[in-house]
Amino acid sequence: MDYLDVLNDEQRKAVLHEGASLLILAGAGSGKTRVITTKVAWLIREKGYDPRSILALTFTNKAAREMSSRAQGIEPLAASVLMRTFHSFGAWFLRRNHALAGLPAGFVIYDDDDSAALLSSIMEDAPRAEVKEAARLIARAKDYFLGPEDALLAKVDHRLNFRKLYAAYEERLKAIGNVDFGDLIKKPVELLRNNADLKRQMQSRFKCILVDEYQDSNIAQFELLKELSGPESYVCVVGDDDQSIYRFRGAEVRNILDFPTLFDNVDIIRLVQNYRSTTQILQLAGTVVNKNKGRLGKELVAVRGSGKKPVLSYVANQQEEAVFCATLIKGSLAAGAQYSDWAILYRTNAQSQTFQTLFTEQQIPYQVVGALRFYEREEIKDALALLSLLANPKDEVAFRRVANKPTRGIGPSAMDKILMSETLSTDTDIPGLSTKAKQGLMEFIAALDEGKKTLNPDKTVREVNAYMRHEVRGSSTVVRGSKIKNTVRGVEGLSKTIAVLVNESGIARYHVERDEISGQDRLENLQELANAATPYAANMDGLLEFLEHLELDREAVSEANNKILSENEKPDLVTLITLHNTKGLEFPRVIITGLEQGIFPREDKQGEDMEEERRLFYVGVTRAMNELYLTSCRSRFLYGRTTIQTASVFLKEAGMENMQVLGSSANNFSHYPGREFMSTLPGGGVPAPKTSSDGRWTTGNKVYHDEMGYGAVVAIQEDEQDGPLITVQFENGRQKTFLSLYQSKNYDKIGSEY
DNA sequence: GTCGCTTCCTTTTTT
DNA sequence: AGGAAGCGAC
Repeated sequence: MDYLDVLNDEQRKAVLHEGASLLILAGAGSGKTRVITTKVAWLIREKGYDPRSILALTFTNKAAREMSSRAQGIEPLAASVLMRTFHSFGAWFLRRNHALAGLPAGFVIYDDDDSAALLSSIMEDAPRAEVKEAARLIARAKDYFLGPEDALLAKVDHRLNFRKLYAAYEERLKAIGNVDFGDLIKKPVELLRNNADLKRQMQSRFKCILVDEYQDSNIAQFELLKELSGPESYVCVVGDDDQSIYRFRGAEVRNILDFPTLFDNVDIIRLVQNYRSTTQILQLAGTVVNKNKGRLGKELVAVRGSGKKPVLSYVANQQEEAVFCATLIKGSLAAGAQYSDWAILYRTNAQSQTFQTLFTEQQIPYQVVGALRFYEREEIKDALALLSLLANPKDEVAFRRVANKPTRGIGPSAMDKILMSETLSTDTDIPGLSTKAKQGLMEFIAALDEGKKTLNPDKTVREVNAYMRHEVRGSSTVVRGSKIKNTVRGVEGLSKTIAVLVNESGIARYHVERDEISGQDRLENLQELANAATPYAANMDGLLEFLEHLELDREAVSEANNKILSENEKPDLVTLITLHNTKGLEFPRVIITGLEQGIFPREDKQGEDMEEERRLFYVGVTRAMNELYLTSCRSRFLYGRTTIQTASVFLKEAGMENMQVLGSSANNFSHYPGREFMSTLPGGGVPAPKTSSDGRWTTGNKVYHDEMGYGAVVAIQEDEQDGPLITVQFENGRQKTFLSLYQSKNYDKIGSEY
């Protein structure tokens, strides 16, 4: 029983809890994963649960893998526990019950881009922004478990048109026979509701259901949990309302707040002892999140010592910000720290660029988590579209994408005509199709057929795929890049299929020829994709498994290849990561960058959204074990121009007493009413007033603008061509830069926008 | 139907 | 700054 000895009282209580339902409110760093994994082990070992009767749901693949490996570390039998993300579970479920769900066996999962592509073919010539917005709303509707007919759909969008559009989209998707992300949750719920047998079968299989990060579940996921759990089930959810950061994609905090009333006989256990961070870091985190109104309210108890005071550094711009980070990191090495002790956190992926450039220059090894847009690259999506067409020939999104690439005379009108006809086949006579288009279509179908020939028609079971994956990964059979630089090579398994498809269809050649330099890169990417497919069986099951894996776990490709490169040794790397992606992680030393209004928090955030932004800051801060640094830029190069930045409101909220300040802020704080507050700023206060070269403006001047209302001059820059540029902070929170020329004498008006 | 030039528009965060 | 869509020319 020694594995239970490492737990504190609360944790042990949670592990040993029995009954109907358990809600574990687990603060940051309170050993939540340890509790779940230990509980899984305990259920198997002490309570005699069949591992296959336990289902553990998470929100990220990383979390699922981590959970699985840690549980297996305690109890090897935990390998048979189904530990998956909600979406991956949904895919698993639909794959096994596709017939009941009215889906073809080879259904493919559409990502947001594919959904938008389908939608745009419905919305004819609507601007892309409109299409994307509509796609977003449909996804949101599915998050809330709302169909086109639902009365409550107005909650998502009240326009009558939206209902029609949503219905049309659903119809098309059904005709194609594919599903989107939202369907992976929504369809299983519908299936379970309409099929008592299936429901009974599922409820008797899963005797115990555990959900991690429950605060980020949406309504549809809640419904799924409800359907899966029967009167005999044991349901245990773990979460922290302070770490709810996915409202924007439909997460519903009420799920966790109301859990006790939504499930029967709920016991609540709180884990508040924080083992991760030093007291000073926790204090800063707590000070900020305390400003939120909509929270259960809990105080973390620090177990560790006081530690080092968090440091706030004002820097000139993002270059200096990167230099500051590099200097910190390099300096720490002498003191015995490693690169991997460090994580650099930012609000948006785009911010990682500056760090990457500088770190490469200074030879600081790093890894970028999450932003690897490998999967979103044009050539990769092209190759996957070809594969998708083998799995589901009716996939019109895929067809539109690649049928005329390279051009073979199938233009938009020909494309429509072809898609009007039922199946994708040469012997179908398509009315009104030009000879050229017909010829092109035959070529395209011939290429697909070549790909199909590489697939073994035998139905090989999944175990064989798993076996192959195990065998091949890390072996030397992987091709690194072909010598003849215009084709992709495939060695074994599914890699052959990809090689044949991209070569025969001309996609490989198309990309190579289109651009001499980037063409080679693209070819290498295609090669990498083929390499990643090597472990998968060359049959329909292997193909579906591969597509599903990529669709649901976007980092899969690069990870598979990284594993081969690095073998057993863990590389010593600095981590560059978005704040959202850090959930569940911890690092000895953390730098949260870009603490500026408009960046973090984003300018348009208010009310509930602002509270979420605050929670995101809380999540970031509580990742740090020993040292925490915050950086804020005075100016930033954004949207192709330099913008004067205002320090983040979070810096003020965190409390000056909770941090040590380096450098000084020349910034105004938009959320303060006047200049007087500037002297209260951390770091020293009012910069010396500056006057423009034409003598017309001095920082601090009050101004009035017809549209923007009242404001104050917060910065003056001199431009070689345009003369003085006056940056004004308005009371409405916006900031604008103007030319000096048009002001009137009494400073009541300012002129044309710069 | 295809190619190339111009304009305008963009940036959250993720399964 | 950089990419995508739109427009006009072959």
